[in-house]
Parts: sequence; C-alpha cells; structure tokens
Amino acid sequence: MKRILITSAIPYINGIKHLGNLVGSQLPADLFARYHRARGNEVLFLCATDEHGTPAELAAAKAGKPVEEYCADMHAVQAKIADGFRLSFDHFGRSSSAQNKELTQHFAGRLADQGLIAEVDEQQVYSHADGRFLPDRYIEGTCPNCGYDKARGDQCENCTKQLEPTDLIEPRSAVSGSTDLEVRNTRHLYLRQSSLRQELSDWIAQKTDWPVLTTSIAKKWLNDGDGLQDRGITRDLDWGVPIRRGEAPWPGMEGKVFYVWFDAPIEYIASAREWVDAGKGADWERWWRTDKGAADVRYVQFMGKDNVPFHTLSFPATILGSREPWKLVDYIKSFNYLNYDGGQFSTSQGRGIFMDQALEILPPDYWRWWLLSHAPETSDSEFTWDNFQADVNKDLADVLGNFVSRVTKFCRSKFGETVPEGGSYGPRETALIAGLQTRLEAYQTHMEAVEVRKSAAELRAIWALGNEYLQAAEPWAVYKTNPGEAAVIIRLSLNLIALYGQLSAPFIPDAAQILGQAMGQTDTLWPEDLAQALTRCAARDAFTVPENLFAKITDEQRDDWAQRFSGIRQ
RNA sequence: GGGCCUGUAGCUCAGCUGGUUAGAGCAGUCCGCUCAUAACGGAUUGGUCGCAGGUUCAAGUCCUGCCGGGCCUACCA
Repeated sequence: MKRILITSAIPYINGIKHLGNLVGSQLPADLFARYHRARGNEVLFLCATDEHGTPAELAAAKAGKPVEEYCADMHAVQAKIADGFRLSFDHFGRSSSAQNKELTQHFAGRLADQGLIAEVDEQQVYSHADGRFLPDRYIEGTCPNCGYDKARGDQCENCTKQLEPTDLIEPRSAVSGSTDLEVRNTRHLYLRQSSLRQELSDWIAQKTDWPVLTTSIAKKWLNDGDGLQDRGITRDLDWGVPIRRGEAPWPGMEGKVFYVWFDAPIEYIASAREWVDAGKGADWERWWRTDKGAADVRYVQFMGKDNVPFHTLSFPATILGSREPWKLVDYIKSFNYLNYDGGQFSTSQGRGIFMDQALEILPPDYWRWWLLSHAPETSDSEFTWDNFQADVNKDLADVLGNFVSRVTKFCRSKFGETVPEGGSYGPRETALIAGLQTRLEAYQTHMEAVEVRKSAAELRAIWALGNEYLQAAEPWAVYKTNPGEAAVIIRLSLNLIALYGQLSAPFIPDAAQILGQAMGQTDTLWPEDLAQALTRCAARDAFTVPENLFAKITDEQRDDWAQRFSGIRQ
C-alpha cells in the first residue's frame, strides 16, 4: 500500500471561484485522491482557503464586515461549494488558523536562525486616507510612457510598461481615490532565496518527469537575469500572521504581518495539523516529517500555472532553508488556463461560469466529467456551450447512461429485477474481458502518471466496450431461441455496470454510487482481478433500474444558459 | 523587450528518444440493429501536420527565420 499526500493550490478567500480555477487545481487533485483511495492506497488530501492579504481586507470592508468575520463566512461558502462538487478533502483548512500562525512563525524563526532572513529598510507608499500602505498595484495614476490615466503602480495595462509607483503622474489610491499619499520608510524581512539558488537548481534538475510547464517556469526564475532574487515575506498590514521569530518577538517588526505567499503554502502543513485537531486524524507528522514516518510518502501538488513559482521555489526554499526534515514535494502537476467562449474566465470581471452557478444548473458529475476530460494540460483549452452539450450528452447520456438503461430494462422485461442465471461464457465473453483488461491497464497507467485527459478517454473507451459487446451479442435476438445464452450476456452486462461504477467513481462519484447501489454492490475495492470482479453480481441477486442516469442537455437549456452567462456577473 | 508554451482533419485533441500508406472521439455520409435516454454497432468522407528554408537515406517529429495564439516577467493572489 502506497501513501500519497495530495494538496490542491489553496483558493483565495475573496469570492467564489470560477470553473477555470476549479479545473486547474482542486478538481484534478480530487480525481487523483479518489483514484488512489479506490486502489486501496492511504491518501491524505488537503486543501484550505488562503485568507490573508490586502484583497481580503478590502473585500471585507466592501462587505461591511470585520475581516475575520468575512473570511469565516467565505470559508463556509467555499466549503459548501467544494462539497457540492464532491471534492473529497480530508480537511479543508484555513490559512488564518492558529496552527498556521504557529508554523509560519516557526519557519520564519528557523530561517532566521540559518541566516536566511535579511532585514531591509525600504520605501513604500502610504495612503493617509486609507490608513494603510498600498501594494504597488493598488496605486493608480497616469502612465509616464503612454499617458494612460488608469496605469497601476506595477505596470501600465495600456502600454504594458513596467512601472514603479513613484513613476506615476498624479498617483492616487486605487482603494479610495485619495491623492494624499506619502512615501515612507518601512522595514521588511526578505527570504534570502538567492543563497539557496544552487540547492534549488539541483533539486529541480532532478525532476525530469515533471510537466515542462512546471520546470520551465522554475528554471526561468532560477536563471533569468541575476538569477533567483530574494523575496520580501512581510507586509505592513493588520490582517495576517503577526511577525514573530518562532515564539519570540521580532524587534522592529511590530505591527507587521507575513506576506500571504509566505504563509499560504505553509498552510498545507498546518491543514494536516488542523485535520488532527479536528479529530479526523491521529498523526500529522507522519505525513509531513521524514524523520517521523513521512519518508515513504509520495507528495503530489496540483495548481494552475500562475502558482508554479511559489511552489517550485519559494515554498521549497522555506522547507530546505529550515534545515528540518520536512517533506518536499515529489511531483507538481500544473495546468494551463481554461478559457470561456473566446476569452478568459475572469474573477475580477465576473466573466464565465462560477462554481455556485454551475451547481445551480447541473449536477456536479456533468461538470466534473467535462472539465476533467478537457483539462488544459498541454495548452489553454476552451469552454463553449456547444461543445459542453455535445460532449456531455454523448459521453454521459448516450455511451454510459444509455448502456445502463438498455441492459437493466431488457433484463427487467425478460428476467425480472434479479440477475438471470444459466449459460456460460463463450469466446465473445473471453474476448470482452481481454479487451477490458487492456483498457483498464491503460487507464491505470494514465492515472498513475496524472494524465487527466488520457485517463478520461480510456474510461470512455471502457464504457463503449459495453455497447460494442451488446451489439455483437444481441441478447434481444438470442433470447427468442436460447434464453440461457441471453442470461449469461445480461449477467455479464449487469456486472459491467457495477464495474463501471467502480472505475468511474474518481470522475463521476455520484453516478458511480448510483450504479453501485443499483447493482447491489457495496464493495468499493478496485477490480485487481477483472474476471473475478465481473462475477460479483451473481445469479438471483436483486438489482434496480436506475432511471435516466444522466438527462441530456436540451438545445433550449444550452441556449438559455449561454445567454444567461454571456454577460458579466453582478 | 526577454523567457517559456502552443499552432496536426469542420470541432476537441493523440502522435515517446526522426523510420512503412499521419491517428482517436465528436460532427457529416452510408449500412446495420431495435434491448435502450430517436439511443447503440459497423463502415466511411475530411489533413500540402501555420508558412519558408535547412540537416538527413528518411521530418508532423531536429535546426533557422517568419506569422498567429497564450502565459510569465518577481508588491494581486
């Protein structure tokens, strides 16, 4: 039995995520987790909300709530939606947890002890009206290069020129519009990543099996220009993990917090502690400390490409730099973006389909299947309503759903709602099992390699084998002259339905459960021995007919939804 | 500007270290079946593999240039 630690990039607390976010991290992570659980492996699947930072503070202010309350509320909302998509986290934590505060402060202390923290005095823009320091991109003004009047302090969106906030003409706060800004001195902590460059570089160089997307981004940051730069890990904010050097105060850093990107990945570890503290597990160090049982753990991370630098460099720098035996990631699966009808999904612009909306119009399996079978693995992929309707109707309703329907209904009308007895396998049945075996092995290979689309294609092919078999065997014709032969065909077909329930569970857990229950199967063990697995629905066992496993998406629905989601949310 | 990714049948995509007539699913067409969610099965029509050069006995696969799409470029997360 293998032990697999799985984390999904933790979604930011600010608002509900869209389907592009879902397919880039949580959903494939869930697929992988469900698959490995089904194979009998020991899995710990962790996620959380990323709650610190300026956007959370501003969103809370906009909502008229204290930031703690806002985050608690939004965490509950995201947890409910995650449940709606059947994301099977062992724990869905919060980066604002006490556990994460303690761990974050611990890591900072360790890094300081190793000489990897530098204290840097620098200048930041302070807004009197807002009562806060402003991140570069929260400062707006006129671009000195092109004259665009909504240029941000980090870059002008119009001419794409890189800017410093002090470059802007007539700078103002993007929060309040106030021009009462002041450049102030402030002291910050920097993680001296540059001194870990060689170590990180050597580590990345070993990862020859990682997606190119992952390693190329890491190498770019390691080698570009002067190489890996030190990174500020603190901010002048109220909301965040207070700066402490381990358990001790950090003189000069009072009133400041750690930068969200420092504490967010540490939440992966903290989430395991939360999992134990919530009474759901017994030993979190067994997953995270190689000196305490985690040496045999395989750790796989899932994320969108925008998250790669933090997971390949910053977080490993934190882990390595601590000089403590924390578990480093073994495999990073990164995804490109999903586009929506010719443009990007956009949270800030409210464009596309958001997770809550998706669940309002269709059950989770529809989305899970389509999104996973079109996961943007090699390049950005695109959602269109036409494709979504055509693919879902064909794959789920016609290939799988209709197979279940034709088998169970034929049996009900000819033999009743019990598995028919009599007959024995012939060459056709042997060939079917051999074909299934080949497909199953390919499915497993792709799943092990975290090849999401190929896994989906293989699963679909496994479903299609059922229809091919039925067509060749023709139980409806055979029944007229030889009911016993029809019985064995149907018995095997009913077993196929049960098998499909098991094999499909990582992709479409709800439908899989319905299939298992309809066939009277409670055993969820993986069919290691296929021939034997196909005898589990035994003669005279009762079954039920699942009605319309997947209803088709009508043209009216498609047009209605395309219309409804064509604009901008709120 | 720099770096990386990407461009293969109408659509969505496979094509590993270069090697026989470039593949799959969907859509289209034809045939079959009638148990089933007008579903299923079989066959089949579609491609000068973005463009132009080059290396090679041989290139979708390697090299160069160009064109198109995307991402990143370190204070949004």
